[in-house]
Amino acid sequence: MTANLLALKLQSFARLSDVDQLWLKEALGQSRQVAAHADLVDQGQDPHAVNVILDGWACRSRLLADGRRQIVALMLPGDLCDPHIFLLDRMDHTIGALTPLTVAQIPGPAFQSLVERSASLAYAFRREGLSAIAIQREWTVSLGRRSGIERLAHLFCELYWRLAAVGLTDGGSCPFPLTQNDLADVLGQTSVHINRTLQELRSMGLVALRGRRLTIHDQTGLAELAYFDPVYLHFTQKAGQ
Amino acid sequence: MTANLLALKLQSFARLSDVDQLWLKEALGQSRQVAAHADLVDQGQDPHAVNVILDGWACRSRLLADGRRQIVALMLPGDLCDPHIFLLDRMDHTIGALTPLTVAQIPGPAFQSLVERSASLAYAFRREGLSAIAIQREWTVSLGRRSGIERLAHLFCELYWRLAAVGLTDGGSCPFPLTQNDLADVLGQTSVHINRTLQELRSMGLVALRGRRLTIHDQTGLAELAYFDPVYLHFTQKAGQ
DNA sequence: CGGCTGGTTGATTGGTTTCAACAAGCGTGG
DNA sequence: CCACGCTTGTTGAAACCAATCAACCAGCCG
Repeated sequence: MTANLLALKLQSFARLSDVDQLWLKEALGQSRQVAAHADLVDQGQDPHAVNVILDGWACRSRLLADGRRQIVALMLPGDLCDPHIFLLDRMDHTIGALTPLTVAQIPGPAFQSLVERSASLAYAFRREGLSAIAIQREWTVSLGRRSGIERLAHLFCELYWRLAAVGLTDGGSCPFPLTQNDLADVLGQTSVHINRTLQELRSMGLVALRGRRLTIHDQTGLAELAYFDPVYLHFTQKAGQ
Repeated sequence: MTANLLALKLQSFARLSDVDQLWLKEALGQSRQVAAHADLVDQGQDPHAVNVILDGWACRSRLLADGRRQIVALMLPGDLCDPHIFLLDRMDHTIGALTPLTVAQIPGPAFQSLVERSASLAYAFRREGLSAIAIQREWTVSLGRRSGIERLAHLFCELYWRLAAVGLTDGGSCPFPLTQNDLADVLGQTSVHINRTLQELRSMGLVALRGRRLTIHDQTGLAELAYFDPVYLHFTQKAGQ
């Protein structure tokens, strides 16, 4: 089951045949465990391998010289930790585990033959990349033009949709392992202020966040508050049930 | 000369042979003019063509329902308006001309044969894309964690470096056609505040900005203030003078 | 039990927005 | 040619959102 998360995710972008899914499964190598707060990028790794998160949450983050930290991307189960990054001579940011992680790899050659054999897989992978970039753009919009409460609401919407695409939501609620400190580093604020904003969202009856689980009580209300329009995620296909 | 801007830019990413440069020049089709403030994306266009800016500045921007605007990317002479975007079913943002523009196109098939014939061109194009993404990440960092004056200083540094890569700087100064309103939409602030921040940078003796031209008086001072580290641009090759 | 991490609260400070007005530059039409 | 309108830049005062500093509490684990 867990190995199919990637197929599930890619099906948001293109219809995959049974053969596609079989090939995908075969291409996935051994999975490994990464401890929370550990760095995901060990130098010794195959630079052409594609890393896939099977379980847990990771992030891409940048640290300024004086200690300020900004998380620039969140990687959820089913997400790819784009490998192209390794092509760059020097890494300009860190990929770290926010929770304990299960990560699988598709070796470089296996990935190559995958996109050569299947046009729909190639298409899906490309679209996945475009979606990731679009998410990055939308974060820029949030940080630049959305108020504190709108940002938080928007992030909740986005993460809920992304988790829904891989079947990890359950009747309006989803796992949410981020601490308020993590949220602060995602949204460019302090954890103190995240705390107060969160309370406001709660008191408005829009969400609940307890025990590492997020529950959205009023989807449309939250989306309206956040100016959330899921178009940018470019999930065109319905995820298989 | 103008047609070589793209070659110049790509040489920041990979060494290009004379043949590469010749092929590149041949691949470039007719250039067209776009008026300032016009939309760059006309529906009737070849969705597989690669657009290259030969002259002028353009931007990618998102408009929120209530009128707030955020510029999520700036495209300078020599830059590609990534074509993959057109693969997406619905455009989630606008590409607009900030100044009058000269744009050339590489038709889809020509681009395809280009990257097939030359490994260095393929490499350069891929690196260019990675650089664009890294810039997007750095903007996220700026908006999230840099103060107003740091943001402005950082943007100045980035644009100066990017213009230098295509030979458009001249002894510490470069063209700078953005209005304070544009700057506000880039940096997520109001033009009023941009104005005051700008005055502070001026009074610190770091920059001058007059007549659509930016002059940086103290490069290292500006970079230190901004926590600017050009690594993220990934210009590994020196641009051929 | 103590120490740690993560969450909560209050008071104060400060960076930015907002609103409003005005000056300077520029193109256009009367 | 000047007047007019429009865009761009500039300034001031007030209001506001979010950061800062500083406690303190709850839960968890060794």
